[in-house]
Amino acid sequence: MSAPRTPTSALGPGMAGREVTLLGWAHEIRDLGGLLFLVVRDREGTAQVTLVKAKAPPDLFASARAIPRESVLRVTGTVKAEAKAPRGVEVLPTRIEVVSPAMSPLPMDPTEKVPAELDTRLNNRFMDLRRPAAQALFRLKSEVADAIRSTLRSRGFIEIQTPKILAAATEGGASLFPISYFDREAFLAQSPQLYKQMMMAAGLDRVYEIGPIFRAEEHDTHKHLNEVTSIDIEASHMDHNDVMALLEEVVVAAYRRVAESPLLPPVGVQVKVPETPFRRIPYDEAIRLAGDIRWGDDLDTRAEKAIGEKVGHLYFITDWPTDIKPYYVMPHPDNPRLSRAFDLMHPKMELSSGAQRIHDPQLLTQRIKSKGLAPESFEFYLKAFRYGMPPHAGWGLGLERLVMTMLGVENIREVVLFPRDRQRLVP
RNA sequence: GCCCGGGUAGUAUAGCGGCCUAGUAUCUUGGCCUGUCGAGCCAGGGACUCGGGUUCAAAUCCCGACUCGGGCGCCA
Repeated sequence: MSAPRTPTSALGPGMAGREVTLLGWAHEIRDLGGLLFLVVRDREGTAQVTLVKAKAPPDLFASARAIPRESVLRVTGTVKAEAKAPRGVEVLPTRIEVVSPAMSPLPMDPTEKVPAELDTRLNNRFMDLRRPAAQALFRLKSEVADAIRSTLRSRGFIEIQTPKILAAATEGGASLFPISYFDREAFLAQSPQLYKQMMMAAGLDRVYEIGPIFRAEEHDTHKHLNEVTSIDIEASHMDHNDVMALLEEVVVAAYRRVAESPLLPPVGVQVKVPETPFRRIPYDEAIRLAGDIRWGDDLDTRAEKAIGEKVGHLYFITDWPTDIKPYYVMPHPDNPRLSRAFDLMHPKMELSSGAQRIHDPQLLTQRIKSKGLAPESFEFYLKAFRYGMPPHAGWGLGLERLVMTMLGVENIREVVLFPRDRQRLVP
């Protein structure tokens, strides 16, 4: 393990004469009889290892011929500048060690000569991710998360971790997964909502969390999963407009990072950084654009698509009817039927929703009751509002939806390593 | 959960009552081949999701189960 290692990306004609050690997989073996090409693949790319029968040691040539595809190899050899080789270099090996052989047949073909279906790929995810195009999605997802973290930290946000095991529902709405918690029943968190709000009472002022959320809905679509990653923020002394501006900043930072990334070419898409400010469309106008939505109803898939086609880029829907949003959203003081809640929409789907929150405990209790929920079960939460709760606002942004829409990926499963849906629990 | 359409070698597909001893590509095994980069050529290997039914005859038609995909619902 201590031997110096040369990533394939480091090879170039300028390295001619140097001895290198490549660690990677046997991507392809092309045997031309008197000449054999072994393509070694690592995370950064591929390199050609060339054996000439007349010149190489006979046992080395024979053993190279027999290497099963996708075996892990350690290849030591000399770099040679060669115009006929890919990227102008090849490695003439002195030693080829099969560190870990691959069985045959392979469950799928990482070289994509015969592309596998998504289902097959997910069943063999470890091998699917050997494909540069698949791996790039996750490396870009990492870039997106990092860009968002950097932006939030630069704005004074503190990263927190809230519990994922809860005693009861936090929001109502989406259904929860019950779990066994010693001798009691508990639930997996559908959102960090209540806890991030409590951190406003705690004086952390600005917090964010990037973590899993669990929804027990029996949905079965290209944009829903039962476990996804939520980017949640909450900020004291901000209103809905402040956090919408922050959301724009965060989303643009993510787009910019991806658009400039060298990891983008393997995905094969163009990414255009959206212009700010995003269009604000009040709910009343949105339902007119959608055509057939009654006032007070949520937007269905058809409505989202219809509006998305007309707008064509990222946009906000603002001023939602208070009754179709969660109990914690702040009603407009002058017109309480409408709220300071907003959704961030991509033309293809919703990405984020947020709001200024209610910080008055009386009003909050009343709203909980009017949703048919019992304030007693929210006592731990309401208590935080009675001893000095700053006004605050926040949002939750779906990481996978942001990444999939940005990269033009049609199925959310593509951007989750091991997706959890109605059917899939393994691997 | 509802509607529609599928399940054929490891992978991806053709065939849609008898011409199927199930075709093709890739893969794999063996052979030939000194510049491949989707290497090429020759020979071999490997499959009809499961359970019922219809029929002289089922990969093919019908029913059910499981499962995949598309649309919708629920939801973020």
